[in-house]
Amino acid sequence: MKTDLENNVDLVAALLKSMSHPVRLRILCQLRDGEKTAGELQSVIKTTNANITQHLNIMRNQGCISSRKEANYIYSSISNQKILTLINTLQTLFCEKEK
Amino acid sequence: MKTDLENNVDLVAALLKSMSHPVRLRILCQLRDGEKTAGELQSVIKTTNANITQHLNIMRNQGCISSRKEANYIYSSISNQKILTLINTLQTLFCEKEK
DNA sequence: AGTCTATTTTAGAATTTAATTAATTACTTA
DNA sequence: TAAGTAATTAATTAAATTCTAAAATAGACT
Repeated sequence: MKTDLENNVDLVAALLKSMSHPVRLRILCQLRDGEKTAGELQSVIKTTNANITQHLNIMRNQGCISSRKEANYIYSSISNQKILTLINTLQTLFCEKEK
Repeated sequence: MKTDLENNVDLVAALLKSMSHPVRLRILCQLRDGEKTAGELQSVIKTTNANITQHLNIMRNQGCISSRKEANYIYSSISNQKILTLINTLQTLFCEKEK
């Protein structure tokens, strides 16, 4: 059974908002392949590591991203299948290209 | 053929951003059933009509929403199937409820 | 302990966003 | 043409977001 999206707009809007920043969407794209450290993300996404951490925090607080610590590396990953499905849907819908 | 989402993050992030406000997501939900006037939207979404118009403008500028004028009513509607599919995906993913 | 590396946290300024109110436009109808 | 309705635009203010730079934390290594 489903509840209407209308009953959950606040939650869903907050979730979308946490994903709708170029740096954050870039991070999510990177994490599709599996967990990465802030340093690995920074090597691909050109901004400061402080900035990467801040954006990771926003998504962590929203529940998009999980972290685990190992030595002095912190590995971040997409926290659940739903987020991954959403990202894949975005790609299918908006990145289709004619050959 | 697909291009990677990574090549389109700026565009997709901007699109998501235009949808990730509670009032705007509420408007999109309402428009799933078909076009509505600002007045009709206002009767369901409790805010001023100026505010409704402003949010409609944001989505219109982003290409989510189209408008047509008839007499002194302006009917707004979801501009394309992709947006509708995305909204339905959000509902399926995040509004599923156990019976 | 001291140093190095990886990361996070904090504080600040600059920018953007959002809501409110008032004024304006466009159309209809008496 | 004047009044009424629907919607938009503009201006203001308040609030939230973002980036930068500096300081702080945590673990690894010597």
